Amino acid sequence: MIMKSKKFYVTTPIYYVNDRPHIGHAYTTILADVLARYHRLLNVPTFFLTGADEHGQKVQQAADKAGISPQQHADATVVRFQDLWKKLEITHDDFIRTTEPRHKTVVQKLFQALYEKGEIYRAEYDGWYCVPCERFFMEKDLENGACPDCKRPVDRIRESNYFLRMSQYQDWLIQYIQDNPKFIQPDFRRNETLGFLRKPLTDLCVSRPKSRLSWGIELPFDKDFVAYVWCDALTNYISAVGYLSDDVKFKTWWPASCHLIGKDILTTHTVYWPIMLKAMGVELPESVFAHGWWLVGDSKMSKTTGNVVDPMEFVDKHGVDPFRYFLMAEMILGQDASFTEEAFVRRYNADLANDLGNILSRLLKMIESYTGGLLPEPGQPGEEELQLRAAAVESAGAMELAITGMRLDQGLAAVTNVVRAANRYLEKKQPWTLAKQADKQPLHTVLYHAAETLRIVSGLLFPVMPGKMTELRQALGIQEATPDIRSLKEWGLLKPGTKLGAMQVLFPRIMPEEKKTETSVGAGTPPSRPPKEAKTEPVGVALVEYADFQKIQLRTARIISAEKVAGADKLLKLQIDVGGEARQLVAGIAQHYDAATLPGKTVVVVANLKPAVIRGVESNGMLLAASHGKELRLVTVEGDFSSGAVVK
RNA sequence: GGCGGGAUAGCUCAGUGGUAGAGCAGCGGACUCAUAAGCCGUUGGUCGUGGGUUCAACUCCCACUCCCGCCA
Repeated sequence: MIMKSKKFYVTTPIYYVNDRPHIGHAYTTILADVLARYHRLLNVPTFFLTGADEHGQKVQQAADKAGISPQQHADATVVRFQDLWKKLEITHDDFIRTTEPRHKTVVQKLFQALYEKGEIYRAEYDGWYCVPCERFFMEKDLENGACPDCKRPVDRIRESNYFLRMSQYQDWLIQYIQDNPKFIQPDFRRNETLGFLRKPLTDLCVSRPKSRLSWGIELPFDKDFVAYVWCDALTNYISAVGYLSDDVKFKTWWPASCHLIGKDILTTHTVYWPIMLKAMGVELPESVFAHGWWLVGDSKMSKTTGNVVDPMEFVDKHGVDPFRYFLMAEMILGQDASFTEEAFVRRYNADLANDLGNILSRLLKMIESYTGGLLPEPGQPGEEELQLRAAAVESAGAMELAITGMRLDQGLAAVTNVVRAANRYLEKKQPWTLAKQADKQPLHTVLYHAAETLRIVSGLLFPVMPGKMTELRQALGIQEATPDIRSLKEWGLLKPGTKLGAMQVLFPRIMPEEKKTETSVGAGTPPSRPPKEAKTEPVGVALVEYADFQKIQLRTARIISAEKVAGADKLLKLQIDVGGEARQLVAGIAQHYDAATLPGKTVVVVANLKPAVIRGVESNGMLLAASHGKELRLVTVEGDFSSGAVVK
């Protein structure tokens, strides 16, 4: 629950500038935007921060590869996020980049202060380092002496680093989390953090030697080191609002009302960050809210399987507002949700086209025909009018509650219910019948009440669909540019006599694919209902569309190692490299290939096949092979060719 | 393996000690202002399995199975 305090300061994580924006980034940012817009609607002073994390090895590497400086690389790629936010109607108040002087200065001051206070100390240690993963491992974490993540060999290295004395704050943090149940949300995430804190904390390594990573913020007290990226990144939440630079601004906004994060970065935000703040003597944020992930269908979204939803593309196809609405209405905050175009179309048609868009069409048409496009007088409300009125006004309260309780899905459902109630009201009153009688007041009363209900609905949905709701409000002749909660809790603000807009289709219904082709084929001929059994079964070998073929992602892969799967005659377990990504797959080729001959071969794999467990061994992908009778040959590419290349 | 959460209509989920609900999807109907929309009606569930407490359990307790999350 977000405190109903005097201000609302909401943050998203700062996104790694090297990443390609996907639906996850879009979701967190839209959620923050919606919360920010609702708080503005509630007249709460609001500050909404997002930004980009621009340091780290991957940026450095990408820049080296392109032959430019890391800063140039960051400058060139950060626009992918900035452009997307523009497209998604994001109204952030600030966009912080960790390479900006205003941020770097604060990180350095902060490190200096912690160092002087003795919170940071230098120590030497050694361990196992996996270069591609950029990670250290303890001896016990290694798998057969190799990196547990990517299975590649690790190097023993010995180096110095700086450490933050975290362990001394462990008991304090546990106590704090228990005393402030709203600090970590949802509840089950709080339990996870408390579970994590049951083990003793080790001190946090807060530096990286420049010999290993130079693209970072230099430590003020030791030029051979840069700040660990998380310490650098987390600090954005305070550096952006004036910590150590603008006391007035800082006092205005800090502590943040809500850090919105994905569930994958819970520990950094609920253990490291609070301890950093405590060590600095800064107040903790009021809440850290970890939301779930968007699954694509049933599976986790991943770059390598290629099932990443590109928000830009989706918005181009279906529009920003419906996209925002779907994300907010479909996900129960905190839980995972499934993203599919089918689900989107279903919800879009049901809620937006059939319910909301359609009622606007029918209302505008009737007002146009029956009252010359002028909003009529409300007259005396009867029983049904009073009920509709109550439902509309109450939904404003329900939405307010949903916002403070982080249950946007419920708030939106409450508003949709009002739209349905308005549809039912029209059916019951039948204004098209009332229009035929001499006394027009009953007709006018119905039209006014329906229109006024839509005014409130349009205001309540405005933060989610600013563009479409502006259109709706203009159609209703509403003057104020942005709605205000007071006007949404009050009935009767539309002025009789106002000229309303012409009939319009706010959310065109999306026809299912089959029907779309039916109608286009039938162009010029009178539309007829397609027969129910229109689908023809394919005969023989079915032809596929190119688009279907494209769904299958074929890539070249290099075989790193191969071994027989115990207890299976035909199976080999292969470790392969697909463009730098290590994968394991199981192939039924043991009777045709000797495991020892395979390493080094470049083969072709189906890269986006759903993972499967074969004989208890996980398999991520499938090898292509030609077979004829008992013969079988692997599909390979000619000559020496890079792995990860697209095959088509 | 430890801790936590879950298992309810085809799908997504709500629910409470007293014999199950919503939305979507499906089916039928009347209507016509409307986006083949909307409205009305309706088909679907022995509420994971087995035991126990109780006058009464989907709801409480125990065991089991499966799923998810965090940790190891």
